[in-house]
Amino acid sequence: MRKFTAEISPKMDGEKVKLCGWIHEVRDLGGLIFLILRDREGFAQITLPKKVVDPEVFSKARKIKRESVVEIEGEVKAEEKAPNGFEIIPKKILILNEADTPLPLDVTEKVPAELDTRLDNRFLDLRRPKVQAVFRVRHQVLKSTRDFLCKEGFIEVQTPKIVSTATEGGTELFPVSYFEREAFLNQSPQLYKQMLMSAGFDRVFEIGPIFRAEQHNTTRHLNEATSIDIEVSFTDHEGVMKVLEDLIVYTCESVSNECEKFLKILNVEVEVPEKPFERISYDEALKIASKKEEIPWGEDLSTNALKLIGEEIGNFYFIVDWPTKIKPFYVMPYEEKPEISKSFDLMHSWLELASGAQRIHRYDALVESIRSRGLNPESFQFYLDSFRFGIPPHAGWGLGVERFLMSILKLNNIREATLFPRDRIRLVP
RNA sequence: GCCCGGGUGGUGUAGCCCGGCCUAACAUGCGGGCCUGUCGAGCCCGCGCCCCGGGUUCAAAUCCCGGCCCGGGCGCCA
Repeated sequence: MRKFTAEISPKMDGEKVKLCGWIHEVRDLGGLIFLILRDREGFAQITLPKKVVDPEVFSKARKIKRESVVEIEGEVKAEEKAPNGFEIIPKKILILNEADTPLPLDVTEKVPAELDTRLDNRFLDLRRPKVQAVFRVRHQVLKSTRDFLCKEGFIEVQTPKIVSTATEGGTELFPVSYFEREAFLNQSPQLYKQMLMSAGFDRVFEIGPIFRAEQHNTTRHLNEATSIDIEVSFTDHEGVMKVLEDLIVYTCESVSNECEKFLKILNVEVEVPEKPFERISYDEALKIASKKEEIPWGEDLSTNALKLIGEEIGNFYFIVDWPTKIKPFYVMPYEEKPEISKSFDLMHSWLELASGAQRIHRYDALVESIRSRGLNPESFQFYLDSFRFGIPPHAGWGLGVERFLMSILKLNNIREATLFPRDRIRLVP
């Protein structure tokens, strides 16, 4: 019998319904009280004319505090003057949990709150329809990603998040105490998904947390993020770029079709990009950047350079053929030109969303590549062994969920795209 | 790690430059009252704030120093 507000329409005039939710607003006009009930799917107006409803119900409604949780039973009444064309005349109001006052945050959004205040009181902040809409879209992104990859023959896997060694080098790792040993939180499932290629899984994906102990403090970095990772056997970088392109288009379409209500609340339109995405080489990127900034060949593109390139190319595009030495040890160099690699980054404007490559699949070459970066092959032995007994050529990528969401919803802070963000200073809630 | 910027009622802001008229203002909220069509309801009464410590000064929300907390940028990265 319990219904969501969105399931009620003026056509149900006269029907008895039960609604459960939060008291969003109380408008007491004296002889007439309006309660706005909010649930996951929307709002419903509860109308109490003094002369019509039970006096006990009336006085209870008058004293109700905003954001209290209630269960209301009553009759649907088609009413042109009411929002959405209907209202509920209550027979019974049950206060399941009274909210304390004052609220640390205005859920009705009349008074703005800073992101920091919002995150401190995230449970309340998340009650705001605009905020909740972000996570409904996030749900759709993950759901359609799973749909798409499963359809393409991928197997979903989970790999360890507690690992023994600094996997890729480069970024800082969080140390954790693992009984009598030191361990780390994994920065990416990279090594494990490659081992699964050796194991014959052919195509895998993982959606899971990645941890980076970088001291960055920006609107596009988190210390705990969610990554969509894939790895594919018997293909090269071109093959997995196509998967990535297809996935982005599929997901944008799916969000645009299935999330109309939430996109409207957020006041954004999701553009479905055209395939194939534009590809520019690292060398071409340098050329564009050189209008403002001279970056020596072999160095990473600066934020400034990416902004310039983003302005020129825009939307979704790939930067390909990166210098081998600034990519991780597992990326495959071109045979005929080993100083560049079969690697790519997927960009949205100036924001890096994903990066991937064809991988080195020959043991000796991999050991050499690890050495050339000053790393010790011995600490990668568990990984290297999987390259000794038959591993197919393979390629893959990792895509940042929060960044992807940020780019399609035009959010200006990555913290908006995650429920309980972990950043340089935030560990609570 | 480096570099900027900021902490004023529960929330969001004004005041700070140029110290005194600040007994700190506005909005929202909260408490109480009036009100039968609100939809940011309206009206009346009330409540509630200068991050901490030191200094300068006749006088500090305002200037200086230190601390704590926070925001942002860069580098690095998804």
